[in-house]
Amino acid sequence: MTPLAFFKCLSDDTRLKSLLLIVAVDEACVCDLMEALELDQPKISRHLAELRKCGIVQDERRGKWVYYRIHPELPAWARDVLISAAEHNSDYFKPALTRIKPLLSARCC
Amino acid sequence: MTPLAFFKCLSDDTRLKSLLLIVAVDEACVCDLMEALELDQPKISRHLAELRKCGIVQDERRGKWVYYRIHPELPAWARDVLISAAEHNSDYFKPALTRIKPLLSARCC
DNA sequence: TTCACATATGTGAATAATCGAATGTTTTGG
DNA sequence: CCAAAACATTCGATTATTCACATATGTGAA
Repeated sequence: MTPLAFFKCLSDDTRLKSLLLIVAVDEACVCDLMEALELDQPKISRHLAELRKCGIVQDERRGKWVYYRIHPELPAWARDVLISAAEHNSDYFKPALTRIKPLLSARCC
Repeated sequence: MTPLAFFKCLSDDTRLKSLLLIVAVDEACVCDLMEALELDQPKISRHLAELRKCGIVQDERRGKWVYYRIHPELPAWARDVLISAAEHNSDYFKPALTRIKPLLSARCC
């Protein structure tokens, strides 16, 4: 993965917020992200597909749901960028994080 | 500076390579980058202007030349992203780095 | 002041990224 | 098997970025 391809993936609001949320909560399914970001399903899905194709996230189907997490083989420097961005920009995705947390506790979509 | 704006600046080949070069050599003028990246002057200049407007680089005119460096007030997390990206992706901008180094030793444009 | 050099910017055309709406796929439950 | 839920993908239209070319600005030397 070139650094250019990596940063291009981070240069869209939906993708960046999705990634920071996933970093913050470890894993999330499409419906979690839909509610957190208040966006429709195809939009979330399309952007996650891009992140998947780039190798930034990994998907795992469990029943009807597909869970996304940071790809375990993502280069360490890139993973660190995501973690650091999440740590130092909580304002940017705090509202979304607030909306996603109750969903994870209840673990129902 | 929002993380989105920051990453958008890194999502173009010319801007990203310019930044990584500047990180590697501390400061560079437009003509250094022109030769290193083998691009025409307006293209370099325009992308540097964008980086300047975002607060990622600082410009300093010295005589006829304008030198660019990483902005001293760039948030630490963002600076670290640049440094880390440069450290772990030398292949990406090595050819450009090879071309820029002799220019800096001779310090003539 | 005039010229040459270094850099910056304005403008419309070309290119790329994103979107909305519709449709396709996979899985579970009945 | 059928229907519904969750997710993925296709496609044309819109919007955002980038480009090439021309021109403008700033500087030092003559």
